[in-house]
Amino acid sequence: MGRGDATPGRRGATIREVAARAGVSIKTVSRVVNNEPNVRPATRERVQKAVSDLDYEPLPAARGLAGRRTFSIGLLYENPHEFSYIQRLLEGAYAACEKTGHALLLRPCTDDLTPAMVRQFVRQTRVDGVLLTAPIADRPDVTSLLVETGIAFAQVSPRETNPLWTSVSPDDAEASRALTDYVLGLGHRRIGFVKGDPRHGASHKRLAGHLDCLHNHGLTADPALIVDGRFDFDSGKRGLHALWQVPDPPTAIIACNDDSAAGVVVAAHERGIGIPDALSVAGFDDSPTATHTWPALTTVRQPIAAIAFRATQLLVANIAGEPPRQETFECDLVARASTAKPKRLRKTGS
Amino acid sequence: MGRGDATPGRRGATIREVAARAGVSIKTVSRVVNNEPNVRPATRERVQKAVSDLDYEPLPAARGLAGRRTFSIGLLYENPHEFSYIQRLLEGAYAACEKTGHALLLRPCTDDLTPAMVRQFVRQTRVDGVLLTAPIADRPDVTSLLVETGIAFAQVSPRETNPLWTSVSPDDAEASRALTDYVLGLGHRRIGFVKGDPRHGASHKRLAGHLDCLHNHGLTADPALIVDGRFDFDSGKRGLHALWQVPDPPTAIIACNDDSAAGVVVAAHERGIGIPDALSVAGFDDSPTATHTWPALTTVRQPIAAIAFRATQLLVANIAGEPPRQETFECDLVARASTAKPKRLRKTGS
DNA sequence: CGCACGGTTGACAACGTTGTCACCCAAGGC
DNA sequence: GCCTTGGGTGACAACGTTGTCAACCGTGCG
Repeated sequence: MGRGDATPGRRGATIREVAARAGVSIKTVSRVVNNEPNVRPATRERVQKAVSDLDYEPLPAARGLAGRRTFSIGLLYENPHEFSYIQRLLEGAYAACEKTGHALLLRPCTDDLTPAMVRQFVRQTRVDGVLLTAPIADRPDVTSLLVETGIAFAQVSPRETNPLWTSVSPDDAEASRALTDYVLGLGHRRIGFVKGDPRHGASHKRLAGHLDCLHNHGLTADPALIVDGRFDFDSGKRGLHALWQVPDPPTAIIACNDDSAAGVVVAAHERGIGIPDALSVAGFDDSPTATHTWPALTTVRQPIAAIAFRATQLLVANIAGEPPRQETFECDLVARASTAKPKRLRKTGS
Repeated sequence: MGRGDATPGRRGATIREVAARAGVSIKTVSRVVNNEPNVRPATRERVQKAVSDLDYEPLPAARGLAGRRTFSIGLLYENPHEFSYIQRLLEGAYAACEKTGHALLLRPCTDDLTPAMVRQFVRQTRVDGVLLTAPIADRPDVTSLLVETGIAFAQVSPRETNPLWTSVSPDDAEASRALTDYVLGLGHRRIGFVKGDPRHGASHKRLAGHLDCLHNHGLTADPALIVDGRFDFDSGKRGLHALWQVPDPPTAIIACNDDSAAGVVVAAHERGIGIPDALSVAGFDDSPTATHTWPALTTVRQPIAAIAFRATQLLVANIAGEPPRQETFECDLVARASTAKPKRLRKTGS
């Protein structure tokens, strides 16, 4: 196979062919394709016709080699327990990239991510910018590396925002307040809380919102009702067992995400605790899990695809010279069958 | 910002710097890096030292532009209802790519995928090969486009294998036989079956294996007990409702994947049908859903990450000149609490 | 009428790598 | 001892695009 064999369809048209067809230089084609100024309207039109005639699209690899931009952005994520979360995130980021003509390069990470690994990634791929998802978004070693190397980035759901950096988050504290308020409104007074992975900002914000809401209602939180969790199903099960050993167990449990709430539900079933009669359960995120458990979970819908979409948009804008922005998305309470008014009579003790 | 500004760390060393340090030409460095023959051992060592000293890694974009290979492979997938499936698939494919030094480029697709879209993808990215996952793996227009353009590909779980193409699949028929055999062994004789998405080969193979097993046991399948499904939770719910309207309803239901099995379980709960006392339920895949429902689902573990890993390996080997291979992976029966012996007494009729 | 100026355009180098080809040299055959 | 052979090596073009810079316009001003 020689170098110049033109397997039909494999190679697209090049900028030279477009230039020849339009009767201009390749540089002018480049100008038109990149929407640069100083091209006469008539020339621009002629080039555009040639472009569409030949179905020309610039080759990203060549662009990246020659120019400053590669039209690609990287997505760093740590595979969480909740598969649907990263999948919906990916969906939003991909949609935004497709719209702006950028490629999306995935970089799955693990807990032992080092800045050197991030450096290798940006060097190899030459991405124009990077999307950092929680909990990587909160790694100071990663963010400072990116700042030093001058690579734009956007944080998705960081623990805290920085006016110098682009970030997009759900309003976790408010969502948690709303959920707690709803549960209180049903009449519950002893509410258990299963925390999330402490490396995620969302875990802290959701707990803070919960405590805040209790406080607003003139209630004080019982520390015994707040137990550790890790966002996964098993920690939900452990959470229920722990909370059921408390002398005066809760009549409702809020878990920091739907997967752990599902764990609470299943552990309750196993113990013969009826839901929602003997125990109300609520989660966060409105993942598929929320509707696939029985009974379906009351939860707070986190528009993660929209958040990722917006973060990608803002990142691209930031690369183009716009100032960084910090945005917050509202969450919607979704009441389902896993929560109800507490029954008057209930047995206490272990 | 001028062109030559050397922001520290942003750019890695180039082949020219390595060549200068090793006292050879850039071509020799290229030979060493690409493991080509005809380099004196002493020279090779010297170059390798320079490479590691400077932490040199060839730039994929430049390689792709100059050479025939881009060291990247594409993954075409249609976002299924089951998020964990694609996530585990991605995990396996990424692991294999990392090992062989390839980049993995995602291309999420929808039902309305056209060959033109695939062509644009391979043109733009210049991937060396493509991983086709079900149901895209069975699209003749896509495969013939790839054959025409001479781009290597591997099929994951195709409907049928082709000796000329690389493919890796679970042994769906055998897995289904084993599952049906297990359910029959419990004593069930009327077994409902909720089919999967008809576009997936797995759906047909799983039904075929089921019928085959019934036949082997000298039983004939009741057509009324075989209902349509789409691999999603809701079709599982619909499946239960449909099967419960049959005059003599089944004592066990096999659904074509765990999500639809979860739908069967929840619909049964809603109707007050006890599981597994009044109804046994089983699924396929051993997804997280299987352990997150109550009771936990009996299912067949499909090693999808291993399958994707192997498919990627074989694809890379095929690109390197190895002949295509077709491989099959065994699945393991995982018995859990959702299946049990049928109770003698049960009410019949609607 | 000449000149400065800004919009328009193109020639050319550069990006970092691989493919091609020519060259050099030592070993082996006659 | 000469010629062939093939391993080892490097010079150079090529890949497809963008950045730089010079040149070419016509226009408006002095």
